[in-house]
Order: sequence, then structure tokens, then C-alpha cells
Amino acid sequence: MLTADIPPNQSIYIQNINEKINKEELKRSLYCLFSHFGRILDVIALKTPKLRGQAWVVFTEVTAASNAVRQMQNFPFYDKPMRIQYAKSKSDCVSKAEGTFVTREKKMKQEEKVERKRHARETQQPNVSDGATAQNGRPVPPFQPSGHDMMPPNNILFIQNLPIETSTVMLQLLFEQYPGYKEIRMIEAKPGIAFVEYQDDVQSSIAMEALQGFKITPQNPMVVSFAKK
DNA sequence: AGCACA
Repeated sequence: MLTADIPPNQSIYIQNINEKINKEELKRSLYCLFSHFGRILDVIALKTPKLRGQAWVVFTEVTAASNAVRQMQNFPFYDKPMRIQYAKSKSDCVSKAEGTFVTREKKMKQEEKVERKRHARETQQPNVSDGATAQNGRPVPPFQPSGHDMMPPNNILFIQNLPIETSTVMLQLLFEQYPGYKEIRMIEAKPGIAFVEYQDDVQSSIAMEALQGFKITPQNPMVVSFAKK
């Protein structure tokens, strides 16, 4: 039950978080607060009755998590001292990155299969679906606070984290797939960003949802938000 | 207090 009983994990589990804080703001704040300790892969926060007031921060390194557990223990966060422990299990984004991710449903099925094999060990049916499932867990783009994701809806999208060599045509191919597309604007002096205009903000929202985190290169999951008015 | 990833 004590922190010490849980083995080190690259993910930390935080509790006693002020439940009034809205989920997106909370995630951004946690990201900012913990990013000093190392690279963060994901921040998870849910507002369900069972999970409000808690969050998980996933680091790339266990050492980062260890430092965070020690140094941020009881840190007054939105007026409440944080209680931090190692998470009890591996985060999905980690399994996904490793290529070992299986959905919870599939996991149950797999365990049943292992159980059955114990009974009929000689029946070796080659199982294609197991391997395929483990592979198709595509890694999710790491959570990236843009400082823009609280912007009110706008028919113009603001794109960040593009590879510097990105061209207008390249982006056009991606964004023109979605209805209401009007134009792309890039600024010579500011590589890595772009503005994409749609007819209205419903259409821009659909494109944003569809292309959020899209990777032009593995290092560049795009960050899409509404442009400032 | 409460350990998930819709």
C-alpha cells in the first residue's frame, strides 16, 4: 500500500489532485510541471467517478519517474499536495511503442488460450491473429502542449511541429482531403508552422481531429490547434 | 481513498 511497495515504473500515479480542474488544463499543467524530469510520452487524466483526482504521467525513463516521485512529493498543486507513486502497471503508450500492445479484450482471449494450451499442449494450431494484433498497435503521438489547444474554434487551423522542409503542396495533399478546404499559408521566416483555412469551423474541426498527430516524419507528429483570432 | 489508457 505504501509507495515503497510498488516497483519502479516509468509511469507515475498521482492522486489528491484538485477535482475542479478541467481535464485538458490539468494535462497541460502536469506536462509543464513534470517535463523538467525527462521526456514525457503521455499524460492520462480521466474525470470518471472512479478516476477523478488522479492522473498518470508517462516518462521515457524510469529514472525520470523516480526523481519526480521524490522531488514532487506533496507539491502544492492547485492548492492540494500531490501524492505520487509509481504506477502499478505499464502504460499502453509504452506497450504500443514496444509493439507489445494488445487491447484489453484481446488480452483476456489470449489468457484463455494460454489456459487451454495447458490442457491440450500437443494441439498446436498456428495462431495468426495473435501476432497481427500485437503488431497493429500503432504508437500514439506523444502528448504535446501547444499552448493553443484552449483556443476557441476558428475556421483557420494552426499547425505546429512540422519538419522544416515541409512544402505547401505536401500539406495541401493532407488537408484538402477534408471538406471545406480553402488554402494553406506558410511563412517563409517561420519554418515548422502553417495555417490552413476552411470554410467554417465545423469543417476545420473535422480536419483537426483527423490529422492531429499525423507524422510527416517519425519525429514530427503534427500539432493542430485553432488559430488565434 | 480511488491504478487507466475509449
